[in-house]
Amino acid sequence: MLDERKLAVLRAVVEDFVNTNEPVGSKALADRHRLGVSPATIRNDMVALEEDGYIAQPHTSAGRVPTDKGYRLFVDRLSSVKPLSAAERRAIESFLSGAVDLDEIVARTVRLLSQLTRQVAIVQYPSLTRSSVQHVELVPLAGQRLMLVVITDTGRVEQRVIDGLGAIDADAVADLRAMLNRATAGLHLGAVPDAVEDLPQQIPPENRAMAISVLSVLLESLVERHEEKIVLAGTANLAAVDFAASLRDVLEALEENMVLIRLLGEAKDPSMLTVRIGAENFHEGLRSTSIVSADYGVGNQSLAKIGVVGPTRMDYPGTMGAVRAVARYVGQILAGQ
Amino acid sequence: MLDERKLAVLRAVVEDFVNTNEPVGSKALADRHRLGVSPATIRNDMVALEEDGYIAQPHTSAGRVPTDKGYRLFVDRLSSVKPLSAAERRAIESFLSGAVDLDEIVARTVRLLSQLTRQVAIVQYPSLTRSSVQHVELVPLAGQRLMLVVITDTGRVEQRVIDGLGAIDADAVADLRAMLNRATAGLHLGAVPDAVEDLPQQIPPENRAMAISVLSVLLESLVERHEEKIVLAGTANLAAVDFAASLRDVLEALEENMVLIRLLGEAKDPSMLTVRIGAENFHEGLRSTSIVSADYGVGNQSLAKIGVVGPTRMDYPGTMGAVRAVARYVGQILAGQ
DNA sequence: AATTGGCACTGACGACCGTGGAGTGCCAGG
DNA sequence: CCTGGCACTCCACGGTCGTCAGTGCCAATT
Repeated sequence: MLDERKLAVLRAVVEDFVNTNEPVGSKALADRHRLGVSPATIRNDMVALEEDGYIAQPHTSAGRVPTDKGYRLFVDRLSSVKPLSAAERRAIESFLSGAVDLDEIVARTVRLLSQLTRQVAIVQYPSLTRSSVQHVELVPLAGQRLMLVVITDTGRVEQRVIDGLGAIDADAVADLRAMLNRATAGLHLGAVPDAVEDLPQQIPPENRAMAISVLSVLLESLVERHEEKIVLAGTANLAAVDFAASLRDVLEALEENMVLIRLLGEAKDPSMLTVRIGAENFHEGLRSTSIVSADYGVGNQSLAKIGVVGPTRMDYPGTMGAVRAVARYVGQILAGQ
Repeated sequence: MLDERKLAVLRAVVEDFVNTNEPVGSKALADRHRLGVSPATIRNDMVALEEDGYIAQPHTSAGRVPTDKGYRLFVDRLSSVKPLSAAERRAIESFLSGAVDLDEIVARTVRLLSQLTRQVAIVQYPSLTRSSVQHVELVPLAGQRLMLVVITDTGRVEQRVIDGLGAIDADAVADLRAMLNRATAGLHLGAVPDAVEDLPQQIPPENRAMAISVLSVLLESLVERHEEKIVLAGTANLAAVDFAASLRDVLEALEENMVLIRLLGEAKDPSMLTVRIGAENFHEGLRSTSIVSADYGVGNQSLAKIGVVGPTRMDYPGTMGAVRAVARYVGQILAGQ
């Protein structure tokens, strides 16, 4: 059905359309690519490709444009991830090194990725659930309140203010702090609920209420918002693109963190590059965008995802190369941190 | 020069243009506003207003459009801040209450403000310099590293990892922690450098190097990045507007946090609403936008700024009302927190 | 002196062509 | 199965034209 040459034609169509943003015709293809056949032959192939739904004509007597299905085939079989140039690799290293804390690593990463790809970059904060407790801190605040701070080994800090505890006894707080650290230090966050389950029994009754409050806030802070945090950059790059859906819809979708988290999360093959093209995205506003995402982490443990959002008409090999490279470098930085 | 009626005409021009986004002519003005004079008279007034630079014609035989100078006069003398409706006030309260930590307060505030104004909202994190130290924590990490955490009374947490210390003695760390808290607890951050200046002398020589490293990181974390953190929302609202400058330029400007900080920071009259119109903004990309900003804080101490960015053609009274109201509510929430 | 109605003028905008060209589908010959 | 030729289609582009909102100016009115 799809012989070698038809695939070559499809590849050429995708590449030319990505470059020029104009429907590409048989003659232009014959000129710009060494396909070794005449325009008429290419036309016949294009008819076949169109019948199979890989390309389409905006209108009769215009050139062809790849469909989502066409891009899909291109990504799966016709292209290979383009490695970065040496200059780009150096840029990544110099850009990411010298970040002082997790916030800054994430901020620099997202900027870097958007500049490399000239598209919108997304970086998700390292997931809490995969990391483990480094230290738990309880700080008495003014007005009978406590601040709970959880520090993880990925450098992330979760903080909560706990209110309505009544009078606070400094010794009881110190005891509780010591007990919490003894029980949880080094544990994966997922193991924390089990580990603290029967702590209240070990606490003198007069302080038990406080302990229970603190524990419930602790568990909540670990579970509830564990993957919510996401950072964007490069939205200005969208202005240059003309979307089928309105730009407004795209921007709105990008502001909905939950949408982005779901999009990144639905990568089918962990620790690999994932590409979702056009209508493969469940979200209305993103019907005319594609998303390239990857996991990053330390070792072979995935902590979170990064990704790039751009028009379906994007340079897939280049974008995939950039995403993969940045994901690896961030993993290294986090490991060294 | 500018009698009462000419001012009324200018006000009418601004209001109509904001509503319709089309140059407004003398006849339309006579119809829609009860100015009590004929179109011909209005025309004469408009000639005068144009000579003085308050309005302009896009081209001959088109209606008039306000200039930056016209908007300025409108804001300064012809309009009053529009108080929010009861429903809007309720919306603010229900939206802001129930935030569990500073991050969430800020996140909710910025969303709220963008929804109220249907424009881009900016919220700056409470400044560190105006708050005071609640607690300093030092946590030994794996690999001869220390994590420094500073908690302020505005609920903000600054964290840094300190490296290259050599072997770490837990007792020495505990001593240093206690010493730091004794020296700085309750102090305004600005007073911290003086307060810790001669701490090293009180430390046994074998630990002095560590102490000096920690202190330098502490000072750096307080001084360097103290007002860098900014959050945006509502950029999708820009898509509906057509700017003189390209949308891309505006989005780029908005991604430069330093630009935004300068813009917010240049409010001339602290604790009041500030409006900067069009070319009054020093930044190229923001030449066709206006910025309405205000301080927020607890009591009469200003902690940081919030603001709204929109086209110069914006509803100034409504936007100013929303910014002022949100600033007040955030202050209250922070005070209660 | 200020206001008003009348009037001619201007320039943007949309509708309506006509044309050129890129691209197609199809067919007959290699 | 490939290729050159050919007729056809449709869009993009540019020019013309009428319409219309709005103006500036002037003479008449209050």
